[in-house]
Amino acid sequence: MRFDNIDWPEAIKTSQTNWIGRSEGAEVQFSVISDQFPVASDQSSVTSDQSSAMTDELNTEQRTPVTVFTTRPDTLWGATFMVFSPEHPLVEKITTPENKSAVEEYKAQAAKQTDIQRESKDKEKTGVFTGGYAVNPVNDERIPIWIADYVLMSYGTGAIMAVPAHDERDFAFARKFGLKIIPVIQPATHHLPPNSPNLGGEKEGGGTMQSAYVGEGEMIHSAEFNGTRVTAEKGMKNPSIKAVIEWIEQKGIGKRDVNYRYRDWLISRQRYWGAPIPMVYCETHGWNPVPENQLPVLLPDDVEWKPTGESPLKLHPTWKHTTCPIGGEPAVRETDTMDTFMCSSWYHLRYLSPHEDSAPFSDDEYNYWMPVDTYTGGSEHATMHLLYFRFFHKALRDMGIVEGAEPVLQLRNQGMVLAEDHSKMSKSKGNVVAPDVLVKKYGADTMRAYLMFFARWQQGAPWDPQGIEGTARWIRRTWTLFTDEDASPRAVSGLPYDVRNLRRRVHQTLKRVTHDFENFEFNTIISSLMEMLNEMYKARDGGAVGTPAWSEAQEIYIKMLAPVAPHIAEELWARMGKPYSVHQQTWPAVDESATKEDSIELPVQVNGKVRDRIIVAIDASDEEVTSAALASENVRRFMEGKQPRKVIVAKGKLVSVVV
RNA sequence: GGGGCGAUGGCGGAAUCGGCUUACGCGGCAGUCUUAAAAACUGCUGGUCUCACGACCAUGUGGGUUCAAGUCCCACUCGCCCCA
Repeated sequence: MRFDNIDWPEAIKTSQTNWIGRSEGAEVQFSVISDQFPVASDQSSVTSDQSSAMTDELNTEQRTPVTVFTTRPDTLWGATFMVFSPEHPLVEKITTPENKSAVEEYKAQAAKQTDIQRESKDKEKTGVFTGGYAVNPVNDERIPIWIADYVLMSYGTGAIMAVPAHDERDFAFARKFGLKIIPVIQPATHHLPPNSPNLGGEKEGGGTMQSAYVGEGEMIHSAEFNGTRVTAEKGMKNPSIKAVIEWIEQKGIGKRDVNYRYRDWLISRQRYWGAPIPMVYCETHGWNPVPENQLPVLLPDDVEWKPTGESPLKLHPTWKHTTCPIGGEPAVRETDTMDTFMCSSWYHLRYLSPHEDSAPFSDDEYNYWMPVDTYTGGSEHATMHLLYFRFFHKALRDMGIVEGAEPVLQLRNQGMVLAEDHSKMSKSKGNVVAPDVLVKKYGADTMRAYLMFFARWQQGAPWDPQGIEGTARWIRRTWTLFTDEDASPRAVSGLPYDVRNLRRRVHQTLKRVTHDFENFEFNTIISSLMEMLNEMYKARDGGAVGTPAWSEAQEIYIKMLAPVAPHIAEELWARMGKPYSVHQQTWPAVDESATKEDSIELPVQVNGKVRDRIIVAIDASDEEVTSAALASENVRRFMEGKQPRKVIVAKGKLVSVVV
């Protein structure tokens, strides 16, 4: 899983990476001792391509090879038993007569559970001994073979070597059934934290362990590898793993391997909604694709939904009946349809040119639009849709149909608006808030603005039906200011209003709003606009109407409002006598010099507590700030006559006096 | 089971680089206007103690680093979402 040059949330990258489940390690050939049961021919072998290492000349026992995948070949000397999945084909062969009934019973029980239940960490470990033994290829030790449901046929080879000293699950299993534990990795230092296992003892030191040791250290009890450094890294980057893999490859008992967690994607569905699968079946010629000139196969639009459990397509009286494309005999169509993920994997391409009927999309449109700049959606699509979507793109690229490594450059996930009781809105629960009712009462602009304002977009929140009043009030106040300005300028209070304050606020707001749009922080955009509107009211009452700064403020405000409340922004824009449309204007530029403050209020701390605030010029030197701080009466009071040991001036932030 | 997100006033949230906790809004309280109400407008609104000035305490819990922690580190608790 690579995410080069794309800006996607870390959470999605992690999900996809884990979903693929790439693990680096080795395949190692163990052998099952088969002198106690009649050796069948090579059908009993899970792997058929390794026979070289299987014949031990010093031993006349019959041996059957069995391959295991391990991410920790460096712990091979600590493998004290093997565990097979209950479904493993060799289980029947190795089970001794006296263990037969227990094994059969266990297999039946395991079959009733799902893989998820079986892998659960919290679950009590279960398993039974088969009576059979295997040989560990690195030291020729005979080790017992158990079956347990925590080993799945669908992962790796369905058989594992168990290293109880260094794997939590194997440890729990060994403790429960009294199996041998041999530590083969020891922490490099003997300064062990109080609760860590004691690995310093002799060969049977595992007896004192309280849990598996999965940390760094050095190899022990591992013949020529003793002393090899074990790091926390995975795969070939770990010196101990690298050394052992090279050795087993040389000895011919295993090889480097990468394992993935495979998951099938069954694309057919027994339902109506989905793209038809264009296949036809006839008695004589079997399954055949619908010829290209008969595509697309269209769904009938007169199906009936009945509670029969059958697909409506299957029940349709005529749709499925057709003729065989090969011989013209009566034939039937496939009545399953495709999973809708099939269509959502490439819909962005079709949307480029929906009327193009000679190709999936037009190259000109592709070159203009693709890749998609920004894609927003819910994080629930992290592993399915968004993986299929990328996979389709890469497959199409390899087929020469599209270009570029990725379909989408930037991905952002929105949160979910929950019901008032914090539960998920659902039609069946009847707790859905219908937007059209609110749109009717407050208007679409207010509704849209409130959705932006009432919660963090990336996070979502429970719906608050009361809060919309505040947004409605703000929209009304905006309307009033822009339409009433000449009618009633308020009395000027005392000092004349300095329009520099207005310009400062305008450009500070613009800077922030620009930043927030780019970062999907919509709630603070509304807050900033509310604050700016309040400043505009103040400026109006102070007599700023008619100045260039006032016109600038109006224009910038409406441009910022346009994406938030598009209808009202357009209307006010038109009333200002500006050319249609506000939505086609360029985004205004920040005047940095206008954003600067002249003076600034700094809190002064004494021993970490704020004791006073001082006002200093924005460009005051540290010395000036320090003397102003120390001159403060409150500050002196809390210094209790002591000399300052240290004065820290965090420029533009605060002053901290330590006594 | 796996993955992720989060916890800040009565509520939603703000705090951009470790620097004034609580911006903005809701709700509440008081007032202006009104016969009255609504709307609009103005002011107040974290907690405890205090007549007051003010002091102390507060960002889920417990530790740590720092002149300074909502923010960084360690260990927990709780809640939610997604996948299976």
